Amino acid sequence: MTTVHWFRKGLRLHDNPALLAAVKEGAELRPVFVLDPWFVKHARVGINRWRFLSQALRDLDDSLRKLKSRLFVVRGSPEEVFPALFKKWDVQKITWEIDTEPYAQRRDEKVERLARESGVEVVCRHGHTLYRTEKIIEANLGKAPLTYVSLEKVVSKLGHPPKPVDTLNDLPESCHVRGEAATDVSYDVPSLKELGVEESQLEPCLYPGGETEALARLKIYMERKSWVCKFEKPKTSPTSLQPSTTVLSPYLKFGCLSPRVMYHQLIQIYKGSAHSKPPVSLLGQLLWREFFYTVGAVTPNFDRMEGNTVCRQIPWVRDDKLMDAWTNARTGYPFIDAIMTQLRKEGWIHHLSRHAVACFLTRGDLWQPWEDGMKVFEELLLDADWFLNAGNWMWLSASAFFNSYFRVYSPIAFGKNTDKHGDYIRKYLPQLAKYPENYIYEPWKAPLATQRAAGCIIGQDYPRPIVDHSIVMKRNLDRMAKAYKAGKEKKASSDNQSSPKKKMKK
DNA sequence: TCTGGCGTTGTTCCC
DNA sequence: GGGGAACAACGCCAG
Repeated sequence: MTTVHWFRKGLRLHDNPALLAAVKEGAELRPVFVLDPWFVKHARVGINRWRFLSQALRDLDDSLRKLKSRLFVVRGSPEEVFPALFKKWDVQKITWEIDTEPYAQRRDEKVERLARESGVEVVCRHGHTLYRTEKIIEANLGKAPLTYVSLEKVVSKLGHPPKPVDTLNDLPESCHVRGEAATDVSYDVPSLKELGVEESQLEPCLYPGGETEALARLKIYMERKSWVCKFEKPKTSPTSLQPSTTVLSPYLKFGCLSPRVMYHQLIQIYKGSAHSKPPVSLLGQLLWREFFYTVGAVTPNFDRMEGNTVCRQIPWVRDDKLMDAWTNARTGYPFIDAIMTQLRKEGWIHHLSRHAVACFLTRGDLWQPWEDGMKVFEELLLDADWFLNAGNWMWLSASAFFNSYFRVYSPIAFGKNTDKHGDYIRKYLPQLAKYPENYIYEPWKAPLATQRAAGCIIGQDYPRPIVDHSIVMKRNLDRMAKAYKAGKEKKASSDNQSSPKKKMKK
């Protein structure tokens, strides 16, 4: 008799309630990760995130082997894999951490049904967010909080989230993996090649995946107590050559780090000291995560404009050329192109950099649908998280949550706030490195002699700007005003229809 | 039921 | 260079 713990997110041994539930009765434990070859081929996962995942799996496998267990990476789709495993391993029980993403919900429903059909008990535990999403919705009278303020209020009613559970530090002998299974290489962690990653295309690894790395990184930052207490997100710099924030997001995304562990460490550090507060504090960042997880869970079509009940309908105009230029760092705006280069190379960019390029792609300059930008982020970001990615793209495109659409980031001025000399641009766009400070953000304005002296002719060695920011920004403000007005009128007419009383009054 | 205040992170111009 | 206004503004919530 065996118990399977199915790892998906939650790639950790600390604060993992579902994993603890798997070892409770002392049956042999089979920790499983399912690698679907179809997914490997078709998913929007770039090489950096595949590398991160493979490192996280290897770390998990190493940790499990120290406990006389191992990770079984099983190839196939979950629906095919599990019925076979249930039989082959004489499985009695399967446990997993709840995943609220719509695709995961559908997947888990199917596996749960298959498990029932095989007489296998299914045990699900919560652990990916601070609170159980449904508890927040319940406390907010059945609705998702649509503003950060309302989320904060609901959460304060609930009190602190539960304390982390014990780390799986040792396994009773009965749980050890025995026999041939312990050394069966067909279940080994996949190589990069198996994940379709051409190693020669990889840049040096700045953020290695895995729980060990996550906890080490958390420790380093939590030891900087005064920095933690002073942390205010909007005051951190997007142009810093070393990250000015913690870069714990990829670890939270994969569940290499438990948000509750981070939360309770922050509470301890804050105790007795003056400290920054949500929404700008580090704790506030965890609450933002919670916010998008909560709204996203009860909003249909959260990752699309159409049929999305919180998303304003805006008539974006798809243009492959503009989209392509943005995606491949060829907009001709060095600040934008530098950010997109950092994203592709390193898999992580500062939050405000995300603002700058997302605004530029959508309402600010290129008028492209936010969904298209979201898909590029989904591929390239190590921390690409379904709820946060969709939520933030709606925010930045002023489609939901945020409506001051006239606050447009300038692709020229914004970077100068924290980087007058343009060191950030010089790092990521070395072809522009020799430009003088007064032209680095607008190289097309440099006289030809200056361009020659810098060894980079605009229109030849670096593109001309694809749009004129000052012109398209004004046109887009006008388009936004029209879209807002149309939305308002549509809402008014549907309100009248749904509530005749109001109509009579008017 | 109405009203006024406010919201994580803009820019430019003017004094 | 610091501060304030203009740009034009939705939806929630306390009072």
